[in-house]
Amino acid sequence: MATRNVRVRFAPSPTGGLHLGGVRTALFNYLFAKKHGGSFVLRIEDTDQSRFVPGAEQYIIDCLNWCGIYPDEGPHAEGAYGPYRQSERKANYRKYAEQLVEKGFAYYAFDTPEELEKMREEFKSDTNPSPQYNSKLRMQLKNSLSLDKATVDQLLANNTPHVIRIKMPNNTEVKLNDLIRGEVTFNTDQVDDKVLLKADGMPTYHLAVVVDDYEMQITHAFRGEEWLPSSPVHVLLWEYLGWKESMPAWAHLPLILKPDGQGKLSKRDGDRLGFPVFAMDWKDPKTGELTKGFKEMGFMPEAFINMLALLGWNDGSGEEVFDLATLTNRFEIERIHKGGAKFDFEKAKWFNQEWIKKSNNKKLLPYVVALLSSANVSPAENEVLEIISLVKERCQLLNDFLPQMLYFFQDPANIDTEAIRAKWDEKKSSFFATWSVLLEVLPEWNSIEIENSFKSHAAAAGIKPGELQLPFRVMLVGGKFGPPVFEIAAKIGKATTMRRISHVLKML
RNA sequence: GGCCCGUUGGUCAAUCGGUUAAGACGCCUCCCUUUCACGGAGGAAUGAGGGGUUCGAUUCCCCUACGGGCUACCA
Repeated sequence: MATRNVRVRFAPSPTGGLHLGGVRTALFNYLFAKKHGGSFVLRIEDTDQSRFVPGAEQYIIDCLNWCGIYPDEGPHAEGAYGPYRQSERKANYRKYAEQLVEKGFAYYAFDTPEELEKMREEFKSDTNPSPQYNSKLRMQLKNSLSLDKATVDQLLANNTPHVIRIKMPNNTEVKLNDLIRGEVTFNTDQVDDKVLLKADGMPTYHLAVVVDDYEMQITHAFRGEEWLPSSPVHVLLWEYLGWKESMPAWAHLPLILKPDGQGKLSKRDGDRLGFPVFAMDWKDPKTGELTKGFKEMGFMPEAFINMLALLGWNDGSGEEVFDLATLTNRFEIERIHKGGAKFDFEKAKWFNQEWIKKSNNKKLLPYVVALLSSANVSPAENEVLEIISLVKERCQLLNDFLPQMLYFFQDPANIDTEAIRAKWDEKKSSFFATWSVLLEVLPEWNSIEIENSFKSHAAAAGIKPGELQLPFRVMLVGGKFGPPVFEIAAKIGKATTMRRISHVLKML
């Protein structure tokens, strides 16, 4: 086989948001292409006009870019490579479909949707609940194989609506060599005469992938496992069109499954179980429905793709935290799993936490600044950087930075007084009241001085310092969380510390 | 129903005929810390079932069971 530059494509259908399975397919395509110095191009499957959603194509590109994946551009009209939009290539597909009819590999079918419906009803039985338009039935239906030539010519001349269907051969084995699964064999009797060209002149996926992959010079085609059953149609098409030698290598990726029940992960599962299934927020312009994204929930793109790549693939080393470059380096298509993987949101969050810990404060800064400004706080950069190091290991999602940081800049709006009330007494109350006075005259305001003062005063009052630390914390941050209290006090300053103490003292 | 794909702990999974069957997430215990985390040390938990092949099967083959996908003028 002649060596060709590796070229893979991602073929999303712009009928809605991009869910996990889609992004992972894109990612695997991309990793493979880059590993082999090839290109990654886009092909947009937008021939189903009824389901097309405006804006979805751009959304898909935005998601990929967020993940750090940038599709390669290429000449379009010359037939080199993408991005291709099926809707723009209508005439092209018809040409090939007609060619197949001429060669006897396809035929015109004039059956109306109603007639097909009737046929299915008629032939339905217990042993065959869904009759197919296939070699057994096609001679009983209305097509250019069953009708005489004059009738067919007449129907065509009258512009009778028709489709072009592939003529599946009789009882023939079609073999497919899958990079992940090995050889898979199908018998043509089991697959129906798929529609290649619809009545509106648009191709179906089956014709479009083959034609586009050929013209885009695709060398490797990776797609979801749900395509496996129709792959014999594609293999046959490559052969019938005379392009057998150019057929890409196939790999059918395992599905991403629901965490709980069964079946593949769907948009609904996210709503139901409280996690995102799209990369970014997606608002359907038709319905106005909003689907939450990983980005908006506070995931770092690095963590997102890391988590996705490790769902159904691993390099065998036991290591799990990889950046895009390392992923590219270590990626091997043969190490992709055969079985579907259940999505685990807890593990996804763990990846994000690892990435937050791994990232330096500078990298985190823009995220945190954006978060703070959404709360109308815009402190100096170096101040934010200092606080980031104080709280970053307490954040699992980027959005966690807000509650972890806000009390450094604002008095807490909610004070969890319940947390201290049970063990609260007059002695403690007077401790804070008198300590306040001492704080006022503390010569130096740093965490060590504050802590020393706190402890010696506690000793003088006859209370264990430990019993006073939680109340102090709640006074400063509003709840039972955050970095060491004395560091917080040092950071927020004397006046703020004293103000918060007296405020909470009044509440108790 | 038919066809195809799959099946190692609750989840992600390593192993490519011989191991005390890794590791990670989650869970539990302890240490650190009188907050929440991070970190550290432990723990419970796995080869769907049945037949072969073999000196030896998680690993190879067959059957069964179970799970999934497809079965549209959707992709």
